[in-house]
Amino acid sequence: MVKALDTRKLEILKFVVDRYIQTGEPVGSKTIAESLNYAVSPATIRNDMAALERLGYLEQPHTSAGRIPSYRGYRFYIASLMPRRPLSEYDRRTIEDTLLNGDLNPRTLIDNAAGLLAQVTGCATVSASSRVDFSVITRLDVIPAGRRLYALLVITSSGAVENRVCRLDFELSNEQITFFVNFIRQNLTGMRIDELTNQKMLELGVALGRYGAALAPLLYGIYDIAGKLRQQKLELRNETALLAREDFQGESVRDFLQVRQQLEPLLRCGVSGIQVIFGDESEEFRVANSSLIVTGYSRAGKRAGSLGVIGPLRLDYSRIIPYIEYLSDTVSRLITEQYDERKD
Amino acid sequence: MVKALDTRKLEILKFVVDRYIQTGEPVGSKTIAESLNYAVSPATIRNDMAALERLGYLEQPHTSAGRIPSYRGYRFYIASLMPRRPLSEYDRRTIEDTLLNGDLNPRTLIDNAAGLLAQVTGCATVSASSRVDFSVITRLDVIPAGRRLYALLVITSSGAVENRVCRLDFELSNEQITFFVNFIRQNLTGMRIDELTNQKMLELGVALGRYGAALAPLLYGIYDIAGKLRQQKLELRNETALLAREDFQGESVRDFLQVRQQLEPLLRCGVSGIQVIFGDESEEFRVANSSLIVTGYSRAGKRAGSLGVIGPLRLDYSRIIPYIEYLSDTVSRLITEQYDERKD
DNA sequence: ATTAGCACTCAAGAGTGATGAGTGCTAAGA
DNA sequence: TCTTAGCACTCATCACTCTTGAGTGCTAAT
Repeated sequence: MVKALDTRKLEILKFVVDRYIQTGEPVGSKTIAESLNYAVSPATIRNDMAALERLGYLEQPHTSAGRIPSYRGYRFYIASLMPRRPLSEYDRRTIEDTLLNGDLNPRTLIDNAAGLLAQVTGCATVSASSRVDFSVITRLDVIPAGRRLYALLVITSSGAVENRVCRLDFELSNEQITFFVNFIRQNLTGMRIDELTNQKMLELGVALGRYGAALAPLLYGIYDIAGKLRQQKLELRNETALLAREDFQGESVRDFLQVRQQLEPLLRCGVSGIQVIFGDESEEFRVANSSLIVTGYSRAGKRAGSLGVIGPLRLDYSRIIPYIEYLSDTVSRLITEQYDERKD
Repeated sequence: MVKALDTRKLEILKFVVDRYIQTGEPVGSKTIAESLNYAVSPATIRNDMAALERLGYLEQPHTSAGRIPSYRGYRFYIASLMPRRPLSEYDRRTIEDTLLNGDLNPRTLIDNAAGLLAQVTGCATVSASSRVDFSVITRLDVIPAGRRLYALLVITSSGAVENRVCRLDFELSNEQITFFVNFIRQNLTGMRIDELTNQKMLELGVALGRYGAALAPLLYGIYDIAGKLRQQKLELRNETALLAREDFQGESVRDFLQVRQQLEPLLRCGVSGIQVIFGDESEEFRVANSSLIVTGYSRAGKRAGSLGVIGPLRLDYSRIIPYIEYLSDTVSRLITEQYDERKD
């Protein structure tokens, strides 16, 4: 008995995957023989392909068609056969500069990274910030922003800055603002954002005594900001770009409409390193003919969210994966560097 | 010669549009006769339909099919035949409360309105803020937000609050921050955001002398915020919901990919009142089988942006139009009320 | 002005046969 | 033992035809 996967079989498998990703057509023995400069005849290749099919790496759409990669084939390709090309120094520099020149608020940062990824890959991208965020409030402010309008500003130890504009039924004097700001600073600074419950805000309202009711919109505003910070944010971008691909029609499009709900649990469970999920294979991500490539990013070693691409099965994995890796690494590095652990 | 459009012809036209919107199938004479309880025979209706076709209100996909509305037919329907149902008190109340409880930053406000509209109509929505915004800067601040991280805060007279996080190569002392904040407040407060040019920021950099280079990221950050405020923001939402509609396939989807570029000029030119544009009819909005319903909203009588829906041609106009009207009116009212004209 | 009757049109769907790409198998050759 | 030529076989695709049925326009009668 020969070795199950000799060099030629590997070469054939790699060729089939590469070619199929490129053209979308099943690949036949004749084409392969040609590409190998007829080192062996099509018949030989047919034997090898039959073997690869028995092993589960290839499949046949119907009897008289060429072979296409199976999920297992794709997996093997990505793990072992795919050319590994790290990004050029120029690409790395460009990505890093773009991110550093943008808003460094962590949520915006990952959004920008996802935007770059979408631009570079032409696929839909998904970015998620983790739900478990133990950052604490480091700064609170209330700033007049118009007639009866007040901007609330909340800053957390992870560098997140959120503002929100609330309306009161009357104008506050400067003294009243100072009083309220001191009050909430005293009560909330240093508190973890998951401790800012509805209950807590009600207590503060009561503690404010006769001002409580009138200032309720501001307390609610703070609660709302905390909610925004606490919430796992899941952002899909460039969804429509998928539609331009001819291998993403009909069924796939319908499936894609529900993708948002499906992604939530999937992105929560954090696996490190690149993870590839195929749309028909898994329970959690059901989009016909498509694949999800995600990886996590982290702050000071703790998982902070996910970044990835949703594209057709026939994806130029070897080009896209390095981008995902570099972007998530860069985001991790930046949010870790700027993390203010002293205040934790 | 009889009156071109007698009551029965109007009734027939209305029925055809209603029915076609509902089912998407061409409507034949027999169906219409049935709906009229056979007051007249199908043959009579055929004569009327032929007349309506001659007048340009109906058309026939092919000889042996029923009639469908032409663009002119839709227009006439929207203008004169459509049932006009104003929103219920409950709906109005819910919309207003939802908006008032949210972030009242004008850009967020219109985003929230567009979100509600998308939710209620199940269509894609478009919201745009106008490019010409003569608001002035009323407040500037710099707040430490993490290690070497500084949040910039800009508030304008229209109630817009924007923040952005920048990174410096070193930490600033409290004195340095105060110095810089005073400096930019002196130089920029009261300035119109369209005056914050690159040139202006360079001048400030020079005026800062030996600190100029080190603080450049902050100046750039302010410039960037001004750019964000100045820019006409065009937001599409719920784009994927369109895909679920069976009358929105193939061609329409391809067209939709370019819709963004097409919309920019279209939303700039401000017409008051509801405007309906059909996808195959106009030069500016080319999406097969779809219609764009937009209206403007304004601040203190001056146009501030647009809000609308992109949907299939077969849209439940009588349900959707009241929502668009009420939402844009409410946004106009809120941003006008909270407009701080004293600082202008 | 309305209507019954009738011939006409045409999209959609089902069935047919030709085409050709690609296969598996077998037996002979290296 | 691996490789290969030859050959019969399979099956998607395409063009074509035929049938069906919905809906029409026209005409003559009411």
